[in-house]
Amino acid sequence: MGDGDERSSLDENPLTAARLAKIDRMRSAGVEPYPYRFERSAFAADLRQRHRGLEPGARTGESVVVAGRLTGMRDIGSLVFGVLTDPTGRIQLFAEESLLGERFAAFTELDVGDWIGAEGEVVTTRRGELSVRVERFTLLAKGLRPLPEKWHGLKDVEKRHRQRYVDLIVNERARQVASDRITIVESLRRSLCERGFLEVETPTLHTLPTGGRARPFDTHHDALGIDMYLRIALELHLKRLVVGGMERVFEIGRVFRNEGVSTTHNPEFTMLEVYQALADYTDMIDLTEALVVEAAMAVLDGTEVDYKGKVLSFAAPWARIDYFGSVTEATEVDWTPDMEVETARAAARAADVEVDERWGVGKLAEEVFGALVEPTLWDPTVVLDFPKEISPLAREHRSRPGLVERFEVIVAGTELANAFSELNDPVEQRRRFEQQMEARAAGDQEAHPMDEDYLTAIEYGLPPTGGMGMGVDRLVMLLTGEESVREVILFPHLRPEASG
RNA sequence: GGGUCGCUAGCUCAACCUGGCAGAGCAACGGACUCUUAAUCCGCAGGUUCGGGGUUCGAAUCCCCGGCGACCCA
Repeated sequence: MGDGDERSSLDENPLTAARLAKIDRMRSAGVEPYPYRFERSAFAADLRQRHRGLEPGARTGESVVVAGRLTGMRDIGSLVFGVLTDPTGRIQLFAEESLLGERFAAFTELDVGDWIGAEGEVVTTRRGELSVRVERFTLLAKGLRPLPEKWHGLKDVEKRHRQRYVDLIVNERARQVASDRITIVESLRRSLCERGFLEVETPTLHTLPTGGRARPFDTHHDALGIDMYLRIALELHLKRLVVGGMERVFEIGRVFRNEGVSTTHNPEFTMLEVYQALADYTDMIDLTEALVVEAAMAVLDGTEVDYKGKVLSFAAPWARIDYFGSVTEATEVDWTPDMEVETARAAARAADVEVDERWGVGKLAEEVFGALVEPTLWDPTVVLDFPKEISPLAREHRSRPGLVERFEVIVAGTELANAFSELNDPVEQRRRFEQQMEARAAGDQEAHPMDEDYLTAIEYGLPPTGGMGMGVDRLVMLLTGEESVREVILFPHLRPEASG
């Protein structure tokens, strides 16, 4: 970008060529269209708040300097109304030839889309619109490309995502969702810090893709001469920190999973993971409820939201259901961890679930759960006690053989959070890793790899620990009512336009 | 992965079914207007119809291949 070709394409389009010509005219008149800095004294929202309820035609005697993007312009001859948008809102600019004199012509030369600064008295017009009566103004940056039409705006979903900057300029909703996401993440962070959790940062580049089941992105470290992976989870590094005595830690960070792009999946997304020493998964239920309810209060000032046309209530306590119990109910076959694999396989087939001959009862139960139970859960539901086979990092259930102390929170038919009592017996953890290696050897590419360094860490002693992971993008979707993950990520991944 | 729909001026959309000069509104450009709020009025200009191929005297339109997106299904 910014090369000669770019300039020539701007020259070719009459709309941008006219604006380039204005720049040339300004420069030959000795005015720089891209100055270095500007001093603002007031924001639009502050002015509106301070001068609420002014009579039409009022003068305040207060002189302010505002700055932002010119997003509207109405030229009435020797009078021009401009609309200036800054990060807090809009304020009208009221420009009169009688006041600006020879500078008035330059004001009318401005284009919608330009960044400008303006100084003048805060007044209201005869129609009562709060305005800055322009005495001086400065072009801060010339906008060469025309903004989308003011009434219909920019609707094309693809263009809104590829050119999010334009979306943010013209669509209030885009700004609102971006702002809500910030509010939600701030709330998560505040809730955790208030409870004594420390926020940490762990490596994004991993030598092993650990902590979850997913295909990783491969990368390479040139100087070390080794292949590396972008992390697929935060888990094992955070638990190493608990071993180190950081008893309550969390990270809000990007993880990367080498999957397709769609309205429900972005290959990089944001996870919250929390670990608390001396706690188990029941403590994580309480914590998860609290984090989500507090985030909902922060952004909605309530616990209900309209989602896909229905009311979704986050009010605690959330419903609790049993994992195997829910699968039993859905299939009318009695599912237990020690049932015959053939029985489970037949039940899965009867439920129209595609099965792999190599799967055990746990994996079969997982598939049936995903197909029959998960989609039916609407309000947040805590699904308790998972099969051991699919949970290599979770601790065996204290009273239910074959199960682990693990829960997922399902909301609106999808997983929001996943938590367990962390497996802290290093001998047992090694056994679990070995089982995963066998699954990997049998062709399960997403089976968890052996992580010797992690084993060494917990051989020093991991205290009883509860851990929880939550998909932040998904939480933002739920709390903003957005059905596409692309709406809550500022720059979602799309296929390159020119590919093929 | 499968199906359906969409892609036309800077933006929002017509014209496609039934092939016959590619249109409108807003934005832009020229002009009028000292109180507008999608300002109004007069005038003027603006196109790789997503890309490629085919059928046809003639393709935005019909057919085929490809690209990107949306929705539904798996």
